[in-house]
Amino acid sequence: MLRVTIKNIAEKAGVSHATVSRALRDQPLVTPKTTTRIKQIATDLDYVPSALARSLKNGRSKTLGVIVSRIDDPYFSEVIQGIEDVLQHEGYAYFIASSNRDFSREKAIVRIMSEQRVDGIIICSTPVSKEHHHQFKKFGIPIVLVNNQAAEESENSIYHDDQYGTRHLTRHLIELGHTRIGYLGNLLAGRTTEDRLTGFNEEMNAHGLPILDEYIFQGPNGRPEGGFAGGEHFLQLPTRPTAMICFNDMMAIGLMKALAHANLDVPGDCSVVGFDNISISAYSNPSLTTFDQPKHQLGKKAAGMMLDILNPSDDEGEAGPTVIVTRGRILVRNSTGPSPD
Amino acid sequence: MLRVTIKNIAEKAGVSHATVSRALRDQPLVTPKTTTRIKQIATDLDYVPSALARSLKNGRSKTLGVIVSRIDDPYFSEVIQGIEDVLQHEGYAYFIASSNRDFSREKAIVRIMSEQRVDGIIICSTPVSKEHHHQFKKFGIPIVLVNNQAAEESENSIYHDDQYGTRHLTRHLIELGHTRIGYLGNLLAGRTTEDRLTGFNEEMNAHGLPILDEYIFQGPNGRPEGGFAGGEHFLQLPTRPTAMICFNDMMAIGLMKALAHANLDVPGDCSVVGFDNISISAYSNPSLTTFDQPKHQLGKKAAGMMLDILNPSDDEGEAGPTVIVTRGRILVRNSTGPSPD
DNA sequence: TTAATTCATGCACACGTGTACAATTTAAAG
DNA sequence: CTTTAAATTGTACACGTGTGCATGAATTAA
Repeated sequence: MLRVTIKNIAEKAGVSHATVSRALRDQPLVTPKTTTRIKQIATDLDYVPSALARSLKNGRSKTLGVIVSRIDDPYFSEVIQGIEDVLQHEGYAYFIASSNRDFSREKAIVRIMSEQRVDGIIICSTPVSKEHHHQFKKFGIPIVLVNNQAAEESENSIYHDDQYGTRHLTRHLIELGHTRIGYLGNLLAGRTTEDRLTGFNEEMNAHGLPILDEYIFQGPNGRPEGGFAGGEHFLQLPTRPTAMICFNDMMAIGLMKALAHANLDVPGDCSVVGFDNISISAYSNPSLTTFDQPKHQLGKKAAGMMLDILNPSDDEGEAGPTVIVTRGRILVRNSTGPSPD
Repeated sequence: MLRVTIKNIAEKAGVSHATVSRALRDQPLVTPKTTTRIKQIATDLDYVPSALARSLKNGRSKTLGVIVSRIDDPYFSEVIQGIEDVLQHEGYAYFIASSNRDFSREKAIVRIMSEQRVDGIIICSTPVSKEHHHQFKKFGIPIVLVNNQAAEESENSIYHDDQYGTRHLTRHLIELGHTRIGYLGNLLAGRTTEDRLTGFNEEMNAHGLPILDEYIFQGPNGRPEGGFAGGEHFLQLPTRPTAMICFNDMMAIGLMKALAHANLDVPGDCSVVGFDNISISAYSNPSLTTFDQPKHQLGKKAAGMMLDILNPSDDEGEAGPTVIVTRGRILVRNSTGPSPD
């Protein structure tokens, strides 16, 4: 019931607590014989070191903070799973917090994480205000950005090459004979939706295809509802596109729902592509053509980058902020087909 | 850059650090005048208290641990979001960890959380070995179980009445004229799948309907793949059921995929119901009839229960372990229809 | 055998905060 | 103007761990 400390162990072993501390950390200063004896007593007593006390003394908590906009978003949760796979193995614990893009919640998060003295912060695909950003830096807490939406170039970051992604998706549609292609963005996604739109524009231009204003629409959010709303927009157009590129898979699924309501066949009447390749997208009806973003890898690399910052090996000097760019691959499934024209 | 402590503030204010400590905690011992002065200096210096030091002294960390089997499961992430909504408001931080049903990972989680001195643990729908369970109790760390799969009655827990849920779903199908109904369970879900199966059996019995052995099948996991595999089983039967109850929505979506492959119409040829009402289920094609489990509420109540344990109000004495049961409601959508018979 | 040297261990302080108790100041009462 | 009480602040120690320095023991060399 009572918490056992190194003092208790010291008492039982007839040594000072300093010796116990050293023995448990395998310092060569201590005689091997006493080391094993102390360790034996420690396990007998079910000793569990206090990370709190250790952190206080060391100035390092072996603790990270992870900030996302929402936890119940399948995209984030896959990235987080990747982060965890690395951290758990390295003995790091992490706090997670969702901002909901709400300034006051963000404020609470920054406060809590600062108080908990996290060693670093990983910010995932969510905009964090300059003010709060600055606060972390002022405290010397390193930050790693994953797919950050404010193009901070002077930061350690890792992101997916979205532009490359939509270029490939667009090319795929063009090769199927589509010329009237729409882009359904996400109003809340900031830079990400811009990048994806840019890739679309570039590929269209490269093929000399026109881009109509009404074929570019920003849905209200990145969830199925947002996709559904986008679908309603495109359906009311005098001549609707024969193919649509959606900001992400969730929106694509919502959009397909709207098309189904209008008795349109996918891909017969209209092709649809998503983005991200969340796990459900292979099981939608029809299964979704999408761009497979390596979410798990993204999380693993972000965690790895943070650990490198916190525990620099000798050979890597004081390099400037590093930026890693990853690329995924297109997955052609059953939501895309030849243009009906 | 340097960490500012109450000593720094004390120095600048010309008082002792004890006075600062008291002033910042609004203790009436301190003159209001000096209190405001000290607080002013604290904000001027961007003082952020050290939760580490405070926890060490108080023996309470204002920190919880949340254990799930996987983070990237839409069901869990909604529960977690509910937990967070409560904790963030109360100034608690929480560590999250996924066990993947892997004993060694579980071991690492227990170690890390014990070392971090979490005040309590919330275990979400995942079996945790007796051994590790016991270790937490030995350390006096309270546990709250959410939809736990090992029927520990002597625990603080909150769960959804799954039996009630499948009874309603079954009744719905029977009212539509179905008599050959199958149940697709989840091999990994332990008690949960048993409860849901029980509800199914009871309602069938209540209507005098037979339950064939081959109409009960346990899929390999709770994801779409598992549902797909289940679909393949049912499709090979000489006479297949006209309706199927799936362990959860993900499996239902996977199963519908298998039906689509076999050119079967849902709900024309076969009705399908899911369970949980994950957000995507309203947007599947066809939209899924399911049982709406109040996941967000479940998380909020679990967090609330834990906070009550940690900060008991005076009127609630040393009551035994409390168990909360919640019930959801059926959502009839488009994946169910009259029996083709 | 004694002095020099290495090795193992203990002592004391630090990390940042909270609090019982003592000390001091201030206010109230005589 | 004392005396006593109350209000305010300071001192010292505690939480559990880590580490520089000093001390004592053991080993080696002279």
